[in-house]
Amino acid sequence: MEHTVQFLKCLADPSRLAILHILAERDSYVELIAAKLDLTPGTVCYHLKKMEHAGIVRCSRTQFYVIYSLNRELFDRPLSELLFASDQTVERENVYRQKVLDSFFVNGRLTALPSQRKKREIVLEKVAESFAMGRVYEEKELNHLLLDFYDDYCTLRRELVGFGFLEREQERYRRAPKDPSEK
Amino acid sequence: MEHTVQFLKCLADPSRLAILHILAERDSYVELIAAKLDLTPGTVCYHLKKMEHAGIVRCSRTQFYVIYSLNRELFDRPLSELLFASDQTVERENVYRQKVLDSFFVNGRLTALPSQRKKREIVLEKVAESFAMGRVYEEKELNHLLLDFYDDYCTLRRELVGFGFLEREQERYRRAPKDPSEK
DNA sequence: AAAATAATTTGATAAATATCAAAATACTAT
DNA sequence: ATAGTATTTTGATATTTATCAAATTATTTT
Repeated sequence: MEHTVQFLKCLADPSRLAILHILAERDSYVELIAAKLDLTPGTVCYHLKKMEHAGIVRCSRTQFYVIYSLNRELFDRPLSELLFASDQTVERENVYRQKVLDSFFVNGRLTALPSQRKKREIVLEKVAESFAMGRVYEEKELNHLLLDFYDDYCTLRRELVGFGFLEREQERYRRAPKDPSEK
Repeated sequence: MEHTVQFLKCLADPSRLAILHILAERDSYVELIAAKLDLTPGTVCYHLKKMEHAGIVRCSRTQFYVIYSLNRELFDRPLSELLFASDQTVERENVYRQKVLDSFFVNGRLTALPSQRKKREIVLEKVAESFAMGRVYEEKELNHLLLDFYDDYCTLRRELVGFGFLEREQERYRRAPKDPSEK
């Protein structure tokens, strides 16, 4: 139950709610959020770390920036499940996710592509997070970057598009927005 | 948004969560809850009032006791609705409920039985709340009590049973438990 | 390697609030 | 009415925490 309280405390703050609203629109990073809300980067960071700790947001680095994003599955659950089913479900999923990542990534490189759909999705999402949100990647550049993760970059690219993590237009790629309305 | 924060702050406290767990099991009253949680009645009252204010619980008096109960519909909603649909839905429902009650009760007495099903349910629930939870009522006593609300106590009694607020066994009646598993 | 930039951490402070004991209210039963 | 019982309010206190400015750390680019 302690975990549930921590989770709820995270939500029960005007600044953090505002941050979540921003992240619900699109992934973002500390300084940008700080500017939008007229808060110090330090303060925003404090909030984000707190929420990351509670499993509400995740982050991944791209270029200079640490891109934060919502853990969207969380928000589809009914309140009763979060309050009374006491952590278990949520917690178990986070643990599972980490286990999958640990077993397929070694030093940031993929050892194989999971065949189970659920596992594959988790792994692909992780790879996708390494790409910047607004940016457009030429196919050549993309291939090069994917090669850092996995030798068979063609399969990897195809799957990323197939699972909806990347969008393709002619020879150019970009990260797909995680649109909540399309869930 | 201010209302959302208040609502979440209500949930984000160990003592209040514990109270909600108790109320999820069955309706209860201040002293009993205080005993179970090893808190002062004053403290428990403070929490309950706070939650009542936020629309999380409701209360009604019976005999010595003020019986508190969960506002169960609230907990079926997905978190996203509570956070991002920003109060509107919840708030609007509370306002609506109050409006219905105001228009059909005058000095605690029913002026008429609403014909709209939704309104009727709200009104009947309110009447049902005036009966104690564990107690058994003989038909005669029940009729007498219903007469305080409405002249046509027969219809009222029939509807209370029909909507599932009262349970009948031979000539005896009791309040039906609000079982969440039967929702 | 050095310079640039963003993120995080730290130390301090002011505001919010959970809790209790005790007093005040509200209601019931005799 | 009076006594009995439960609830609510009040005043005080200790804890928690959101926030900032400034210092530090982590990455990237040149």
